Amino acid sequence: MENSTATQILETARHLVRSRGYSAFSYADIANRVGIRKASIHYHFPAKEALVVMLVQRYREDMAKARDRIAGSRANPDQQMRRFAQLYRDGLDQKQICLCAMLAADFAVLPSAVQAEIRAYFQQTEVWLTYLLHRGQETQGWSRQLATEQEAAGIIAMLQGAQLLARSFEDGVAAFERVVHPLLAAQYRAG
Amino acid sequence: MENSTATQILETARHLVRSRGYSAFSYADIANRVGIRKASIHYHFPAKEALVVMLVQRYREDMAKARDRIAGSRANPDQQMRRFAQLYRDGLDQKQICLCAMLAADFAVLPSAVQAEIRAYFQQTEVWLTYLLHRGQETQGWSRQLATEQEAAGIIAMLQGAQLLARSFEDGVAAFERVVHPLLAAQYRAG
DNA sequence: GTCTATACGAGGATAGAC
DNA sequence: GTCTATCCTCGTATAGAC
Repeated sequence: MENSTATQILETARHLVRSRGYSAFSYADIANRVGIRKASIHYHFPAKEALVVMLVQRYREDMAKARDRIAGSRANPDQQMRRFAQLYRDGLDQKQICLCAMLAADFAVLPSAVQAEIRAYFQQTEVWLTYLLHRGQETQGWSRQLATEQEAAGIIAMLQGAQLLARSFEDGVAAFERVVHPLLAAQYRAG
Repeated sequence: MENSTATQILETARHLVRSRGYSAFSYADIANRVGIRKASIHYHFPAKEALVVMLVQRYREDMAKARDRIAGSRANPDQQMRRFAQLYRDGLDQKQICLCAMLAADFAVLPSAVQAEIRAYFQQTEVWLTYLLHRGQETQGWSRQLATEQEAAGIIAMLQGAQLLARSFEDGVAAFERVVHPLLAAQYRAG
C-alpha cells in the first residue's frame, strides 16, 4: 500500500465524505487529520472537485475488486450474496455509509464530473449483481418471477436504504443486519 | 392553508433540504426565494437548528396524516400498499427525496434535537407499515415467513434506497418505479 | 415584521518563500 | 512538497433603525 501524502489525503477524505457528505467536509478537516496545512492539499488536488472525482474513481475500483474477489472465489451463489451484502455493512460501525449512497444524497450540489461517477458506480454494481442472480437461478434454484436486472436493482436499493436507516440508530450494524438478514436466508431466494 | 411568512419559509426550506441536504442550504437561499432578507428569517426562527427541528416536526405530521388517510380509506391492503409507496415517489420529479432520508445521510452533522426527530419518523413509519402488513396477512393472504416488523423495515429501506438511486438517473420517477413496482404486484406479496 | 449594517468565523483557493 | 500569508466569498447570527 502506498503511504504517500496524496494517498493519506484520499483515505481521510473518503472517511469524511462517507460520514458527513460532500458539503460538510472541508480542506481544514483533512489537513488537521493528516497533519499538514490546508494549502498543501491544493498541491496534490487543485480543487475540491478534482479530489472528489478521484475519490469516487478509487472507490469504484476498490469495490469492483472486492466484488471480483467474491465472484472468483469457490463460494456458491448463496454465500456470494451474503458476502456482497457485507460490503455494505463495512464502515457502519463507524457510522460511515457507502460513498456513492452519500453522494447520491448530495447529487444536486455535485459537479457533473462527480455525478457521472456516481451513475457509473450504480450501473456497474447492478450488472455484477445481475450475473450473480443468474448463477443462483441456474445452480441454486433461486426464483425468477421478475426481470433479473429489476431484482438486482431492488436488492441494491434495499442495501443502500438499510444503511441509511441504520445510522440513525444506536447500534447501526444490528439495525442493518435486522433488515438485510432475510434477504440472505437461502429459503427466501428459493423459488 | 396558512400563508404567513413563517409558513413560506418552512415550505421553501423543506424543498431546499429535500434537494440539497442540511449543510448545503442557507438562509440566503430561503431569503431569495421568499423575497425577504436573511435577517428577517431570524425573527421567525432564531437559529438554523430551530428551523430544521420545526421542519421535521411538520414533515412527520404531514406524513402521518397522509398515512392515516390511506389507512382510513376503503381501499384494500394491496391498494394501500401501493398508495404508501407513492408517498415516496412524490417530489422525485423535482429531484427531491424524503426529508428524513436526506437528513439520515446528514445525520453525523445534525444537532441532536434533529437526530431525535429523524429516529422518531422512521419508528412511526415502521409501526404503521407493520399494521398494514398484518391486515394484508389477514385479509389478502400475504405471506408471513418473516417477523412482520422486520419485513416492514425492509420495505421502508427499499423505498428509501430506491429514491436515493433514482435521483442519479435522468428519469428518476421511472427508475424509482422500476425498482418499486415488483413490491406492489399482488402476487409478489401472496404467500 | 422587515430592513440595513455589521460582526465573525469558515470555506476554497492562490502567491511566493523555503 | 510544505509552509505562511493572504484574498474573497459565503455562512450564521446580532443590533438597532424604521
